Amino acid sequence: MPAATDKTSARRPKGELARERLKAAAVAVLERVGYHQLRIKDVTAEAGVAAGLFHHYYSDLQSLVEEILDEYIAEFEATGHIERDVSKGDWFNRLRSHYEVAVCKHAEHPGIMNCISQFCADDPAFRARWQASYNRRLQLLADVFPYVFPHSELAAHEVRLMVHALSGIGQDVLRERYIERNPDLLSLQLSEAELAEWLAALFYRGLFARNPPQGQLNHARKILSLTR
Amino acid sequence: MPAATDKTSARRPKGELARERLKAAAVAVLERVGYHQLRIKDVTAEAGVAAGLFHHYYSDLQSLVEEILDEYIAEFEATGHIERDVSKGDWFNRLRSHYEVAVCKHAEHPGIMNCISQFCADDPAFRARWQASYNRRLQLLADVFPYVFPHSELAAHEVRLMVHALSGIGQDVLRERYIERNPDLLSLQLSEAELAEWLAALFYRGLFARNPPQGQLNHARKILSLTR
DNA sequence: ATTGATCTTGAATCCAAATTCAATAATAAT
DNA sequence: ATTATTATTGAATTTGGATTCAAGATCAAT
Repeated sequence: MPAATDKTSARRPKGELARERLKAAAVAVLERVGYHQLRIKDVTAEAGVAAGLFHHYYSDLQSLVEEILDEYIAEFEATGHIERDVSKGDWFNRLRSHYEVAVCKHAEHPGIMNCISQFCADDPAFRARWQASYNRRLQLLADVFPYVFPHSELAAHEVRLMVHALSGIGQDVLRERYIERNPDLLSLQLSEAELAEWLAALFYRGLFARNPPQGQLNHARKILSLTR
Repeated sequence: MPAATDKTSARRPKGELARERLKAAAVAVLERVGYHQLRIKDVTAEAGVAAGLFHHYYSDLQSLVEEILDEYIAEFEATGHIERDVSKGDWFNRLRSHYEVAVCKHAEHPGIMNCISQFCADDPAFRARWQASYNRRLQLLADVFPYVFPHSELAAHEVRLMVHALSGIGQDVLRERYIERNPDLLSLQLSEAELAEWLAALFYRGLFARNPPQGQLNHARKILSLTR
């Protein structure tokens, strides 16, 4: 009897393969029709197997999607360590590298990024994990706050509010551009690096109340003209 | 024969009343269990009527929810004209008043604000309307950009990108605090006015690359200590 | 080459929820 | 008071899809 959620439900190479094919098929269908339209029979059809096989490997759609998203998040976190390239006090490039990851993820897998937020709404446990992952990244910035602003009068939770609020910069833009494909945002033909730089520059201004160092701007130099 | 989507399906005061009661019931259930868990029988039960009556007034749940959200958005837009209180060049208070509306809406009706974003995912036509409403508000700021920054070198679509990106400030915070009730953000006991001021101050910094005028800060004065 | 396990199929079944509808009650019009 | 219209009920039906399962195919082991 198959305890379908259990990974060991595939006990042979062939089984493992089928499992993977189901997963890949689900990703494909996900990108095509979105999470809310995802149906088991679509996944099995895409994978070229009988409908019944699904339940041999997964108990339900949720557990399959959960597995997909968890793997994606893990990959996301690994990429997150691009920060290591950045020299210690170089805040602008640190922000930029974070945004580069975010932009790339949206560009590569808009369907999955969208799925993450939709799945969060249905599965509190997953939501907690995703949020924890997000918080870990925010905390990287919150932790160094005292060094960045020696004269800061903010309490720890005020720092978190601030970082959290600023982190919203660009979230909606990324969703609109890559997920919803809003023509308004597609019209300006920015490369991913350019977009990341714009967003990093805005974050920098919000964080430091000044412009980023001119020398580090490659694409968004125009933003320096916004002062009075 | 009832063309149920048609508003005239209620042809007597009593009918109109029942319609309204269904709508109110749906809002209540929505706030309680969320859009994805919303069921017709829950709505009718909440309204204290038979299940079948639902289809006398609405063709399906979507059209009921759509009606609720459209009305809410209309109300939202009306409130948006708080701007009129603000004197011409007073950018900080203009931002603040926008944030006050946003914060209040989230505080009053977290379930509906959440529903809006979920409904957008399922109904492209509604999504277009919501986005148009959102864009109208963004455009208020984009339109005055040339006056705010006479030396701006940005093209119109770059201005829109910038305004759009900055408008993300706080969106996630509002969702986390009022919709998800994230303890991390509930722990700091900010009033709605205080939160709005913090967010406005951050937006102001991103927009102008400087701090808001000290005299206009009532609650978030600490933010001035963040400079180097 | 026989055995027992795993893999695969697809039709049959189940299920939750939407939807219909015939019957009854309330209301307005004359 | 009669009639026509609208409002309301709730049991019966339909729907869309998940889930089960008996039966056959494949495979590894001995």
